[in-house]
Amino acid sequence: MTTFADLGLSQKVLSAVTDAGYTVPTPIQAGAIPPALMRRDICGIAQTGTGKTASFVLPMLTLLEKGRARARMPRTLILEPTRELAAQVAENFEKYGKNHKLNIALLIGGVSFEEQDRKLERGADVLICTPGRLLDHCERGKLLMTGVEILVIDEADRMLDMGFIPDIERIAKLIPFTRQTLFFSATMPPEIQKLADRFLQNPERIEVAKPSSTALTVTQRLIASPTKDYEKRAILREIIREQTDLKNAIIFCNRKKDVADLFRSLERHGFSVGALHGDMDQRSRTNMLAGFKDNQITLLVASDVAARGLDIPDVSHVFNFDVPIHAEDYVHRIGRTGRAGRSGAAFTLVTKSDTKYLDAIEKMISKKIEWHNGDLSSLPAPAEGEKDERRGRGKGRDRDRRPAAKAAEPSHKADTANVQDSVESAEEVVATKVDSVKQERKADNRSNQGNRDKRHQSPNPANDDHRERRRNHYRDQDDGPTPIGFGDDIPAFMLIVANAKA
DNA sequence: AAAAAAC
Repeated sequence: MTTFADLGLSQKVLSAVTDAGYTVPTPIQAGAIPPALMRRDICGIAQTGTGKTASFVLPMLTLLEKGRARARMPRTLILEPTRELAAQVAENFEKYGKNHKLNIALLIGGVSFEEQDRKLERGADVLICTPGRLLDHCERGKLLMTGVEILVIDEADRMLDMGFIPDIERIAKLIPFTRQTLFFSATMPPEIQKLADRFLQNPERIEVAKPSSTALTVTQRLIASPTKDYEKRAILREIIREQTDLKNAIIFCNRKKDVADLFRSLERHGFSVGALHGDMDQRSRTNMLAGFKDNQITLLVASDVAARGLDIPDVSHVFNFDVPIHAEDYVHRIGRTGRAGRSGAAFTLVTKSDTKYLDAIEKMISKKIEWHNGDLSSLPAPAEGEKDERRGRGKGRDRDRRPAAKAAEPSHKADTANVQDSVESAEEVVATKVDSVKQERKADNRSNQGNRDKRHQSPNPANDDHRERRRNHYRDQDDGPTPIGFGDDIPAFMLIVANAKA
């Protein structure tokens, strides 16, 4: 059997790997490390969770032992699609490079230039970057790329999705032709292959079997849900409370606004919860992720920024508050649980308008996902004046169903469940009242002292960026009329006005 | 119907 000791890595690297508790390399590591050490180009087709990161970090550390960095002339460069992934790769360098004295610089947006500049000035052995910030540094003349020996392009297919390829091309043009290039992608459609052909010279191609598209250790269930957000939130809370073995969970929403709304709602209901999406200031993003990783936060509400690549071991549950629009995102999302052979559970809220996307998902994973508590036909029919009425005109089907479902409603969950329901709503009223006091205080604090740090720590997605805040402000006001109450989301300002009047 | 990434 191949061990790390057989791959040609240096002693320093080997001892760090041993200290981290690893002896046997994963297939991508066994395949990529030897040719990488021989300065070959690599075309690695591997998904996250296959040990891909170490497959370039370890040989790079070994190769970097010869030579020294000069000011403003980095020796190696790694490109990542998101800030969190970049930070994660940096952590890997710290971990496996603990016996080295290398300068690692993390160049990502959303944080100040100062420290990054200092590190560049000192001479960086490894630059780990998101494309925008790297180009920014280049344009400011802080960076000479002529000394780069190794270029890593990670998550190439995702870079393509995100429209980063022109940036990548610009960056690659700045780096000498003689460089070594390590190229990784989860998939290799023709478009990515063409890209690889442009960037690579006679590459060693390593393809590892993609982990069976959805791990067998993940129990997947669908939850039939009404379409309104507050109804979905109520159902989600129910499902969360139902779980007896929930250690921690990521809750995915399709939109950033919904991440923010759901986060506030869960917080109000007393859950230990954090939020993560791309419009939050970087400090909150970092804090949230760290808090979740070391179990200070149980639930993390997130956009698809967290769907791929993030290494959070041991997530017990994934909840999809929304059915993802692209089927492959479903696979990535639920791949956050059931890792390393552990068991996991994935619940997806499905509304009537999601069936199209659900079909696509089931087709992609080539199996039907079981319903947890009855499928969509078990939902109570929408109340009078709902949009379905308009659509159902002339068909007669809706008209037939509504009275029946209505008649059934009082007896629906006639026994204990009914009692629980009223307890639940009473709880909510109390929670909302208590919260209104808290909200008021918070609002007071804010207007009185405008405490900057507080805002930073606030998980509220509002940014440092004033324009962004203003946009959010108007966006919130544009939400449209909500004729019958606010559900469980009474805006703080309403409560303040109400109290002032009283 | 989205999200991500520079200021």
